[in-house]
Amino acid sequence: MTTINDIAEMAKVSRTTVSRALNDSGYVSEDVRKRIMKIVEETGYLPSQSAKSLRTKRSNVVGVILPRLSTETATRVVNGINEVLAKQGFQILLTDTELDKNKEIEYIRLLKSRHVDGIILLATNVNDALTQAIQQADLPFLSIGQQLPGVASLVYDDYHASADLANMLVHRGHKRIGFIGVSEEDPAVGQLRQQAYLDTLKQNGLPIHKEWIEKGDFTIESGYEAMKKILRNSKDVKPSAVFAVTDRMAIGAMEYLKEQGYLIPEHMAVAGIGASLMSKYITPSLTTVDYSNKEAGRKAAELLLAKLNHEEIEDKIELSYRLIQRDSV
Amino acid sequence: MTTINDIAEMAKVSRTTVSRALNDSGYVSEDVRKRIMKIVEETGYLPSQSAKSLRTKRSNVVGVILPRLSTETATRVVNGINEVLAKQGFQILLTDTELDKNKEIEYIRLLKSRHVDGIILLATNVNDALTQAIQQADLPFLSIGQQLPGVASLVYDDYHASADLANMLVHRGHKRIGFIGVSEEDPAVGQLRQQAYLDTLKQNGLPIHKEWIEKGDFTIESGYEAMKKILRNSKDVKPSAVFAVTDRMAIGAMEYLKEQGYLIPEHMAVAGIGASLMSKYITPSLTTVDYSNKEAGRKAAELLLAKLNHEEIEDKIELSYRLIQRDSV
DNA sequence: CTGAAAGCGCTTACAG
DNA sequence: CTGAAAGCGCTTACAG
Repeated sequence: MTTINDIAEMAKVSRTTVSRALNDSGYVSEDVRKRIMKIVEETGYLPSQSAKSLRTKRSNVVGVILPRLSTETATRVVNGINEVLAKQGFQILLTDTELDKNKEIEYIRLLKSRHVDGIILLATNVNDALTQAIQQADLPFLSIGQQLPGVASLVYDDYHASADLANMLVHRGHKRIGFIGVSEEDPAVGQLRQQAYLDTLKQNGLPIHKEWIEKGDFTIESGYEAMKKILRNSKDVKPSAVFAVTDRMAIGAMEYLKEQGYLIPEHMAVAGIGASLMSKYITPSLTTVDYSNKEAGRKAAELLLAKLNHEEIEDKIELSYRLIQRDSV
Repeated sequence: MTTINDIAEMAKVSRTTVSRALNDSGYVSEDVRKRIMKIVEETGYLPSQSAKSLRTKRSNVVGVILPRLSTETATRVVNGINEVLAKQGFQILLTDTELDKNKEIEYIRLLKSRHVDGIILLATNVNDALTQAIQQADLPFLSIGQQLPGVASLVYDDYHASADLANMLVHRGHKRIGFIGVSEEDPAVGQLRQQAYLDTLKQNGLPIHKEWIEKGDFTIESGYEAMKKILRNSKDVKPSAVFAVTDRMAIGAMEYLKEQGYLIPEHMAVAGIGASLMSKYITPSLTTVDYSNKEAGRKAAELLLAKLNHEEIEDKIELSYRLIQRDSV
């Protein structure tokens, strides 16, 4: 490996000067600069980032903590993050918690030891151990998807998105609306979206039947099972519409309904949230909510960059959403 | 930040000893070890990876270069890579070329300057500049999906997978088989899969019509357009089956066929490659080939780790595949 | 405009 | 079993 010393020797200057030329810091005469740059070019010299990082305490690397790499949502967000960051010369150090809360905390520490300049966390839960770990890390930090106390958070408007969806079903004349949610450990998806559903039904004077409410775990299969349970448990009065808090679960529900010979939306309307690629191509196409995840990723990266530049940013930034009406309702 | 010196001071030993205790290298008396570990625990000390990396020339980071972050294939592969690497204490530094060949090379250099221990590239093309850049980097390197000359490559069996698919269509009685491919700049997807299609038709004495062959760019939309062209250009004798080299393009083709009132598979059979999630849930479900991308990612990580341990590995490792017959044929 | 020197936080021969 | 010293490749006051 060629080092800055090699370059200095070849250019017959001190390494101080080479460093200045390379970083455009301080004065370097035009002559010398050209001489240095030529040699850099020829040798293909690349400064050691470890040495730089050790010295400057900056790495131009941002840590990203994901709950799962294999979901469309996560991929889109990372895509947006990367788009903005790469342009600024930052790279992403990627970690995947596989939905393990301990790993969330472990990775925060690990990323810190790797001298990342900041961390973006796609959060799925909120707990004290987590917020504490974030405080301790004492690093520019951004949470996406969950509002973490005392942490800059970029959140989706889960409550209103869900309420809009429920209201839309009501306006379409549905009076019996089922619900497929997820664990309330997830404040955004599990609590807010469910609360909005309950509130909307209440506000419209519609009945809330426990038998019409089931929980899944984000997977297609769990949506399938939830739908099965709802149909089984609600013998006489079945819902005429069911609303799942994620597209995947909605698609699972549709699968079961199709198997049972239900026509969608005639016998049962179905809606989801997430605007997955699949939602568009499945038959019938799925009514859903677009959260613009990629844009969220971009925004997150921009906010983090702002923080790195010591700009003040708000603690809670809310994103907008868009209802997509299709054939499943 | 606490450093190794702080720990040494607190434990009243030299930093040499702390280092030994931390890395289990050399002798440290049980007493001293415990004393050190206790302090490490209490302070939450984490060694600086930059300093370590500068000193040891190892970073425990592996660079991954992707053509696109937002495809299922890439995501699955990264998932598999991460699964294996994370267990060994490695992190992934992620880069996305956005299908730009120059970036491929740029990122190889960049990753090297960041002292990654090795690089895994999901290649989409093969050219001299690329293989040269890899040689110059002089780093443990692994290519997935394309065979790069002189570079350890983990490849899918594109030829036989494609031939099997074509043969299957022939056995089902199809005599007029159309094809939606991609640019031949991509040796694996663009050349091998097409060659297998052509060879299979020839071997079975079936006609090859130029009008039945179109190219897309991996997107659903391009599959849609390709199907449209095939139908337009082949006025009298239309194919009875069409085979796309990716699921996305197959799904695009199905979209167009459905719009035009074609029944699938009665009027036109459709097949793809990739075993995307969507292929299972679209109507009719899509016949496709499963390349086990996640397993490929795992395997790639294992091979790279082997290389890092100076084990010899073969230059070309071929993966197997599995035909999934469903309702679209 | 340029350079000598110190130091970032580690590890590793070497000596004892 | 333990420590002093050198050095990894940079940047940055400081001095000139």
